[in-house]
Amino acid sequence: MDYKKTLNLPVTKFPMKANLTRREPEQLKLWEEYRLYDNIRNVSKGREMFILHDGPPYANGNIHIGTALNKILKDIIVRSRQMSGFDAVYVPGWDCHGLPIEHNVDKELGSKKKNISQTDFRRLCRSYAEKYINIQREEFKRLGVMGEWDNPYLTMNYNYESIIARECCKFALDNSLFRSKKPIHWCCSCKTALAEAEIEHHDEPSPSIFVKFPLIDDPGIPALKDKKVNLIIWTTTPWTLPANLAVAIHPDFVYAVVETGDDEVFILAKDLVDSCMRIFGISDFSIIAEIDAKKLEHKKCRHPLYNRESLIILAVHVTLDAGTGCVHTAPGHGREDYEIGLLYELDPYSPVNEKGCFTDDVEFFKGQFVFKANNGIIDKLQETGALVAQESISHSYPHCWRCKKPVIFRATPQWFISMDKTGLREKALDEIDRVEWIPAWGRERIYGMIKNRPDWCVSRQRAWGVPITLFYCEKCESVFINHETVNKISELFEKHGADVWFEKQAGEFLSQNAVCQKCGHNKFIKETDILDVWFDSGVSHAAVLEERSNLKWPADLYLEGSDQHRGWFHSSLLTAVGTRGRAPYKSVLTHGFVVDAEGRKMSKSVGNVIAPKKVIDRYGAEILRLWVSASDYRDDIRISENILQQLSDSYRRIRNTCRFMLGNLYDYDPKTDRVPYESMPDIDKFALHKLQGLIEKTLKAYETFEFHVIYHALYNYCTLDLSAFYLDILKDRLYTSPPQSIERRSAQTVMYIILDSVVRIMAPILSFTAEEVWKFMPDIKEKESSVHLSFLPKANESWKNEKLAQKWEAIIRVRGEVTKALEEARAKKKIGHSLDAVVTISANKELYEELYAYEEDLRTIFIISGASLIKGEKLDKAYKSTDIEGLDILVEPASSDKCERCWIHDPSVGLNSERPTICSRCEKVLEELKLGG
RNA sequence: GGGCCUGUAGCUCAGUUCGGUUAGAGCGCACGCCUGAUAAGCGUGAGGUCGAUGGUUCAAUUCCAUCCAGGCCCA
Repeated sequence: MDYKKTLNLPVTKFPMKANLTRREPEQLKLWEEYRLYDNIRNVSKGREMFILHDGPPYANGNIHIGTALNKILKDIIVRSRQMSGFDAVYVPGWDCHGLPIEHNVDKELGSKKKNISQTDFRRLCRSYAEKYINIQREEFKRLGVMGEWDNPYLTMNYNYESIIARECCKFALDNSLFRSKKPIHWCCSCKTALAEAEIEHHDEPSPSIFVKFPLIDDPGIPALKDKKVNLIIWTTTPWTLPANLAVAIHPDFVYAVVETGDDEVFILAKDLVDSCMRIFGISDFSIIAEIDAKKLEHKKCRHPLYNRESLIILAVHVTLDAGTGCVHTAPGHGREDYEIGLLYELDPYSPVNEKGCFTDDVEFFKGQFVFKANNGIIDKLQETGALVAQESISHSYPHCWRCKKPVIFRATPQWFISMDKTGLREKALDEIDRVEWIPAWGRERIYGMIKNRPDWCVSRQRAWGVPITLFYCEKCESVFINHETVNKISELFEKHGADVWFEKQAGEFLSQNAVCQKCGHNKFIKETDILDVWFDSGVSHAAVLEERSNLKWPADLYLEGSDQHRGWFHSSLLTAVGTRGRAPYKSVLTHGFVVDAEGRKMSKSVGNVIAPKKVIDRYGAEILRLWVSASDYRDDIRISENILQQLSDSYRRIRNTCRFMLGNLYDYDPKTDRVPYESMPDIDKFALHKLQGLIEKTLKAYETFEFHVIYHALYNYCTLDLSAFYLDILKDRLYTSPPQSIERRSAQTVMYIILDSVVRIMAPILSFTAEEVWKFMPDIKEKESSVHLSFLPKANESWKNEKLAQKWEAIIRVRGEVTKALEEARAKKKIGHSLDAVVTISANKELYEELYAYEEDLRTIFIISGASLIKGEKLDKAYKSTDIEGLDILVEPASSDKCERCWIHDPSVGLNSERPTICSRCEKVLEELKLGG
């Protein structure tokens, strides 16, 4: 007879092979048809809200691995908060305006660009953004990210555009917004001001020149009488010399007066004399005096090219790293130059036009492109004898992020939001301390940035964006805006979008009797600059959180990469504090960047980029989700083929563990077969105790967003607690007992409870697989149609039993020693399978008493054919435990025959003449089965 | 150059808060068992001068300093 047929072996259609790349899209389709997201909303009505407000990715290009990381993290959080009992609405968004899209539309248009109207151009930008929104939306959905994909927020929606304009006007109405000339990064090729975020630094070859600035005033040193005294400056931007207004020296440095032959002397920082003279090729020199820098302040030099004075000023940004310690200062062409210029009341003089060419103001070089003018200027300096030395160097220089060309500093009229006029900086700093920053160092990071940042330049001279909806007086240039006009603009934008600003005349927005407050004039100029896109996304709290009835302000959480301390967290904070006095978020979570196996950043040029699509096509989105969960995202996180392969392996392990439990639940009905806790054997109670530990640990980790803790806990639970221990031991009971026996039903009850908990715990992370398992689980009345409609498990206090657990932990330790002893016997070819062995365990008194209570069960627990326990005797030839004192383990091959049914070697085998190959235990079961049917 | 952060086995993570016995886990690897979770399952074992160097200390992976490597942001 084939006794195998009398066993209860696992049966399941749940496939061992995940086939994620095929099955995931099918699952997504089912969820969509079933309208899962809407169903979740319906059942969550009235629950407390948890709002993670999405930072909008830019609507350009395909998503990259960093975007995937970000969106998956958000999804895990939203799903886990939802399953914790919140109503966790997720409204994804896109950032739609801005230079990159303009550039790409430009590129597509090519030469046709010249004949196109601004309105048509903006229309093309809009449809370009739409195209990529659709592409990215599909990519995000494919990752398993759940949200309001049918109704995302777009910064180019008419309603959104109208709110951008409204929020911008709020700054104007309280006088925070002002117009001022200030040097800003300027791209001569794009003809636009650039924000900090639009600048990249690359190495660039530059001329490096040393120039004499003859001192006009008497320095008051007798030795210098009748000498030609020159301050020597160093610059790598000769083209800024025409705009020179000052020479800066450090107040604490000592300056040397160096005689170089004939009647000429140089003044430069004492510490730099030797290195400079080497560059100048002057070997015959002597220091004839030293000057305290402070004595030179306010003295004047003559400009080396023009009949003009240049003031000597003191500045701490002067360094000894390079140059001469005397710094050429052009307040219209440099950030620090401008700042120090303010103190000395110097003009931000900037005689350069928008194309980067000198204006007519500039004698000798007018009309020349500044970078091309460098050589001419050097020649001219040579000609006038002002040039001391000339080299070429390569150094880090700012470049435009789009066209990659070097940029210049140029003073132009721009719109600024003042950081200090209305106390924005101070209020923002206060608010930072009311926000929870995760990790905590995020606070230091953004605090430092807000503390030190200059006024926010919000204007751009471009086409694709929301205009700064302000007017200024045709006559006196003072700003004109009032509530009535703001409302009118808002209404029009709401109806027609921001395009209407460019299509209508100024008068159409203003009332007939509008009059300049300052000069009484009644004609106004409409500003045509557009807003920095950081302002667009920065007001999402107003345009999304406040506008949608299913959201709330402030958000519970913002979650982005750590670059957003300067980006979106920053602009959101400023717009919210400036208009509402509060931060728009209660907490801010940041993640690191995705780097390669060596910890280096990904870049196309290095060729170490891993695209999410590649991972999905090869492994499935589930593996990418598992990767996100397995990594500690607070630091940079690595991805590589090796890492993905490893995750793939652990995924299979988790999957198979679920599959095994499903297979053993094929005939289990939780309604009728559930065994009460009190009737369970201790090992089952212990299994339930261990499960409570897992639940507590993972719930806490979800609470604190430490998903890698969940991954490790879940994975170790599956391999160690379940696969290698509980489930392995359970096999005998599950397979050989009568199907409806209490011992088998007890095991099934526990497995059902475990599987139910495990599947809920994994649902926020392994969303596809959890749903797949959920569908294969035995149905019960209360069971939701999707795991994502259910809740995370709750720890059951009454199943926690610390005392019992301690006993079992001791048994597990002994078990570890037994397996070592078995392995030793196996190596000596005494046994093969552990069931071939019988074991004698000799333990000291203490351990003996602990084990004694379970003497009958040791055989099962160790998965061997027999275990006998003796107290304190030394066993010859036994395995001596090194880890547990007084423990000897003697392994011997079982002498009895092996039961053909349960594979256990038992003396009862052969006693029954009808079934000579069967043990008495199985004999009983077979009898029972016969009676049953 | 400045601000913020990171560096524990081949990989993913623990541990270090308040310094103190042989620094843990799993994967991977090697070897073995099983063939009733089977393109599965079980077991044993080998892997770490805790980025480097100095300092404080009876004692440092843990505290301090410097350096090196890497990341983000800025210059």
